[in-house]
Amino acid sequence: MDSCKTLSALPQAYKLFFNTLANDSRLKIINILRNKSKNVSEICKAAGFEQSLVSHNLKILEYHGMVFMEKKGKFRYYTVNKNTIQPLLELIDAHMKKYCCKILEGTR
Amino acid sequence: MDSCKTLSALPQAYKLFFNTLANDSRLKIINILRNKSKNVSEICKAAGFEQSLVSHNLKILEYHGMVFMEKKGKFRYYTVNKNTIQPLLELIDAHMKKYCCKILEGTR
DNA sequence: TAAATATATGAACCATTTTTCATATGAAAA
DNA sequence: TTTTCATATGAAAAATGGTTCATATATTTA
Repeated sequence: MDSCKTLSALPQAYKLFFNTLANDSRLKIINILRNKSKNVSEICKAAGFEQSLVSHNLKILEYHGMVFMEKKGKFRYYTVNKNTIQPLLELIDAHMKKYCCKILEGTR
Repeated sequence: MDSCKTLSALPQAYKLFFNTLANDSRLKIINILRNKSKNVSEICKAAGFEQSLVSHNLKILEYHGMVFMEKKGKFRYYTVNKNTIQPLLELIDAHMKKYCCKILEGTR
């Protein structure tokens, strides 16, 4: 029996999932959206990113089910997927409390 | 107040965390180790990877606290971090049930 | 202590991803 | 119905990361 059917069956999907989060721009966007929905211009301003960069990355996040989009007139509001992203970040917060120092060591 | 102190304070650490998992070789190794500890040669055989590739990737996984290493004579046994990796994969399993098809669509 | 086995590591090459730039689309306002 | 504002997108340039190859280290066995 395989105790890990999903990962072994769908390695590519798992890779894409993690890859989507392995990016400073997208993590910053997720963090900005964590509290409330925002439209593209608001995200640009909050992040200090140019609009094209934000749109490209929102597309990737949406594609992977990590944010949802809703049109309102000429604006597009984005919301984070609270079912996945919220508990995921909490899990990693806990991991970071233990291993963060070691991890950041390698970036110097 | 920042409801997401950890991510906003340590974006680089979070990026590195996800980047560590955004890799086919490392995901395969994690999956192989999910049930029981194995030494490098055993992992090579199970994965069908060459030794150098396995060692490089084990180093990265260990560095980020995702696997632990224990020396036994000339062998080195690696164990997956069950506190983080296990619940993490379960969370993503659930996410995949909903969004997997859409995600994989983009790879064709 | 020489040979064999197990594992680690540095550097180079290759591949993928990100960002930027220019431009297109679409909705609202003038 | 032209202009303006909001957002998306394609392609190219720039940055990043992965795998391989050759070799080093460490432990055991002969």
